[in-house]
Amino acid sequence: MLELDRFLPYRLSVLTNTISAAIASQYAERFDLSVTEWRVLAILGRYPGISANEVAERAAMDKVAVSRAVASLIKSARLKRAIDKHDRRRSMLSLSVKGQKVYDQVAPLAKRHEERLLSHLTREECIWLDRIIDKLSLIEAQHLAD
Amino acid sequence: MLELDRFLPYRLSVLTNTISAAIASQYAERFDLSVTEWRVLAILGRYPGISANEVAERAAMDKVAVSRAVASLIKSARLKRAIDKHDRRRSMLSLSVKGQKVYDQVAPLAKRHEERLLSHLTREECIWLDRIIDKLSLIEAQHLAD
DNA sequence: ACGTTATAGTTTCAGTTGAAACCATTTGCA
DNA sequence: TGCAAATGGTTTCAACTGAAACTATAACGT
Repeated sequence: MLELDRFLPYRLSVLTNTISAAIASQYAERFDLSVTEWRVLAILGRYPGISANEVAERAAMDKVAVSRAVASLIKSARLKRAIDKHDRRRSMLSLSVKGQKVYDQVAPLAKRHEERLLSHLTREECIWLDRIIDKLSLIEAQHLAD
Repeated sequence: MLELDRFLPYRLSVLTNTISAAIASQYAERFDLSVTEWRVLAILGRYPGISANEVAERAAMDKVAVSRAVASLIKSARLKRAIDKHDRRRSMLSLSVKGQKVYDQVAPLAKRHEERLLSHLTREECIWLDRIIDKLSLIEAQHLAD
């Protein structure tokens, strides 16, 4: 008998979706930004000048999703694209001034949400959580590799 | 500056998606079962006779998704629908013999995956994880309420 | 130099999804 | 009783998604 309410993958899934939805609701309509777009923006805020492929790797997103998010962000002038001189297939992406402004507003929102969540945990719980997520991520990555 | 790699909601999201995908890959084509369908099946394996709405509540899914999963499961004869005598809008759902057989095969697969994950954690880590997930879920649920 | 293979990124196509509108039935209440 | 509001569930429509095919460029081996 499988007790779904106590089934770890299921509980994680519900929790994660709730958290993501809560954060997304704070920026989605306000900044006309989808979750995918926000992730691309966040990655490029941190690592300006990387290619679409590198964004996909860093964000654990597939390259089609990145391609579309990038297209949309360029269309709305929140991203700039430069062509790599040495490899003309490759584009070098970075935030425009407008994109930077959006990033500067959304990042604190996201951070505040995280802080709110963590503020309800004890110092000890935070440390364990951090460690356990890393451990599980590693396990899954290894499992995936074979 | 938002460090996405250390951002809790993001790490949770990546981890959860990896785990879900790994489990789903074990039953998806083999049993021709989507994640949504499997969830409905699992809920009804545990709570036979409940309505579509109750399934949606228990599984934290939206009612459209449940409606479609139920329709598909009935079409493939893995679910039975009976009309409630006292409220003819309401249907009482339960697994057919065929559905029960699928459940009996998939549930152990899912369990084994969970065990495999947990087997890499220490006893102490398991206990903390369990407690922290419950705590965070509660916090989000309360946050959602206002 | 030339053809084959690999890589960056985009487009197409065929589902999948969720919000809103909808239908049928029941409940609440004047 | 009868009518408005609520509820269980389905359908519609428009947006989103991923896999596979495609374009353009670069790298590799001969």
